[in-house]
Amino acid sequence: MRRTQPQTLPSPQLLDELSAFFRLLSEPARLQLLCQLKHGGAMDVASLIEATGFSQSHISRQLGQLQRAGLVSCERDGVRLIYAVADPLVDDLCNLVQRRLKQRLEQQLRQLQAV
Amino acid sequence: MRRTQPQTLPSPQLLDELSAFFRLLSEPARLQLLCQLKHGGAMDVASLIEATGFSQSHISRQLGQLQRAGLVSCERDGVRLIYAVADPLVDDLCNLVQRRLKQRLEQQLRQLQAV
DNA sequence: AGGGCTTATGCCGATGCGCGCATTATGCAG
DNA sequence: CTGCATAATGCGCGCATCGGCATAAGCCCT
Repeated sequence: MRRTQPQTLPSPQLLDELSAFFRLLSEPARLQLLCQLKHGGAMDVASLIEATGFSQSHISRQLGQLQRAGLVSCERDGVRLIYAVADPLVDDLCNLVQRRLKQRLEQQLRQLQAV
Repeated sequence: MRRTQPQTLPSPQLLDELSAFFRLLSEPARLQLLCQLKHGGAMDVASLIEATGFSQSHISRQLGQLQRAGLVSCERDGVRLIYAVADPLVDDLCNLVQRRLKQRLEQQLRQLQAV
C-alpha cells in the first residue's frame, strides 16, 4: 500500500550527475538541436545552421557537450561531420514532461471553469 | 520498420517550457530538496535546513520555484509550512536517467576490459 | 606543399542565477 | 496591541554559461 517506499538518499555525487544531465536539457538551443536531429535523422552542421539560425561556433560547442554525454553521435563524411541522436532517452523524457505540462494546463483550465 | 517516425518539430514555446522544466532539475540543491522530501515524506523548513545545511532564504526560494511548477505542495501547520512532493514525475525521470548513467558506465567499463 | 573547405577553440561581453545577509511580511500566543 | 517565531523578499556579490567574432586546426583536392 506504500505509495512512496522509504529509500536511501542519493549521494552528492549522484545528485551532481543527475543535475548535470538535466542541465544539458535545460538549454533551449540544445533541446532544439536534439529535436532537429530527431526530426531530420542524421544531419550535417550546415543543415543545423540553416535550420536553427545559430552560429557555427555555437552549434559546434553545444554538439560537443551533447556528444560527450553520449546523447548524439557523429561520423565523418569527408570533411563534414554528420550528427545523429544516439539515445532515445531524451525523447522519452521530453514526452513525459510534455504530457505532464499538458495535464497541468488542463487542470488549471478546469479550475477556472469551476468558478 | 521506422525506428523514429517523422514528427513535427516542437514550437519554440514548447521548447522553452521543456527547457524551463529541466532547468528546475539542473540544480543540485533543488534536486536534493526534492529527494529529501521524497525521503522524509512531508517536512517543514526547519527540518530541510538541518538536513541540507542551506540557508533559510535559499531553501525558501528553491521551494518557491518548485511550488510554482507544481512539483511540491505546502500546507500550513500553525506558523510552519509543511512541504511535500506533489508529483511523482521527478522521481520517474531521475530513475530513468540514473539507469542510463549506470548503463553508460558499464559500457565504458566493458570497452576498457576489451583492450 | 598550398588553397579552399568544414569544424573546433580562444577570447570576451552580456546575461542569468546561486546563495547569503539583512529586512520585511505573516501568523500565533500573551 | 506587543512580542515571538517562521517564512518570504530586496539587495548584492560571485560565478557559470550563453553566444558571437576571430582564429586555429583538420581534411580534401590539385
